[in-house]
Amino acid sequence: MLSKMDAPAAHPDHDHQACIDAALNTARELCREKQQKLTKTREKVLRLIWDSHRPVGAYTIMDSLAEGEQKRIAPPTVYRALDFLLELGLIHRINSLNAYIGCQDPSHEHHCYFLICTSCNLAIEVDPGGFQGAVGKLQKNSGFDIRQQNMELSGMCQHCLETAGD
Amino acid sequence: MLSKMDAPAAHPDHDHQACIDAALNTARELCREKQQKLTKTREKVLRLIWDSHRPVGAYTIMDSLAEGEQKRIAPPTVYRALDFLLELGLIHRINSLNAYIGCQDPSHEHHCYFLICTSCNLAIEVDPGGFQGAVGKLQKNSGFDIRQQNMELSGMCQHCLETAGD
DNA sequence: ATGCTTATGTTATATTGTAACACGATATCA
DNA sequence: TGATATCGTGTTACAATATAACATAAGCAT
Ligand SMILES: [Zn+2]
Ligand SMILES: [Zn+2]
Ligand SMILES: [Zn+2]
Ligand SMILES: [Zn+2]
Repeated sequence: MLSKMDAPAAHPDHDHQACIDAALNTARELCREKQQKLTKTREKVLRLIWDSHRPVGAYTIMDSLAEGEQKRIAPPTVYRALDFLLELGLIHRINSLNAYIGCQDPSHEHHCYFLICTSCNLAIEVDPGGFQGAVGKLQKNSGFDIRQQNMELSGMCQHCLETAGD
Repeated sequence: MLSKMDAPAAHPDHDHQACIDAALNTARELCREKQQKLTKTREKVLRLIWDSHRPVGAYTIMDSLAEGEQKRIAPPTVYRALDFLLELGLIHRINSLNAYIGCQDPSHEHHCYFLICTSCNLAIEVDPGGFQGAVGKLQKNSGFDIRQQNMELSGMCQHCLETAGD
């Protein structure tokens, strides 16, 4: 979560190998807890998603899985892996991009709050905390029972703002 | 906006004809202002979208347009009308549903904040005001220049909660 | 009328996601 | 050990959503 850190989680020169390792460890632990299996396919998909901090589409994942292999894997296999990972909260779906991105912390209340750069596609998961007051009010005033929160804030990331003229 | 009203905008027995009339008037006025044309196709699409307070898919709109006509209209025509209406802020796209819904007030800062009932598909646009503090903080802390805000809160609407056992 | 611009028609295709059923691996139990 | 139950994957076909590219028509300006 951005708010807990000095620098954005996906700062251009952070130690991304650490992100990957942490994500894989979290996944293994969560699967043990929930008595689920992190199969070879599921792990490969999770690794590919964690290849960057940019949301990645299902068909891109398929293509990556095909590299260096004889047989292409078919869509259902990828979507099953994605569904599995979504179910466990290990990844999020970014609806505005039809794409998937790793979740740093599946243990939290599984909201989906992201900053998304329209220039470089960077997506940073942010702390939903600051929004819960407003959500609560809304729930009270509307009579809605809110079960899922999804917020996608698009714009330009700091890095792109600095490197672009605009 | 819900917060400005006594009852939710889409209360089961509100005067929906008034919603439609208001929407069409707003559209006509906005087109005049912006020197754009509300053509027959565009108006038909807007009317179909305002047929309810539930998001409606592009292909459903196509089907509705086809009713009672000889020729089916092809996808591009519908999508062009949708793009036009989106551009003017007369409708919103609900990304989690791949569907479109009318906007009550295109004049406002054109955020997209919705409560969506997973049971009856009702979608109610809500006032983004209460969220702007948190958004501002996020912007400051992250260095992001946030240009578009999209929030989709899913759950059960009051009506569905009352009529269902759950 | 002539051209200019904008909107629509038309055909084909891209992209994203599922249904349905077959096969194989692994676990459990007799 | 073999029956069998469960789960994950393979395979084929298809559904649903959206766009590219080019042709035609309608409105407007000279
Ligand atoms: Zn990283
Ligand atoms: Zn960027
Ligand atoms: Zn209404
Ligand atoms: Zn409902």
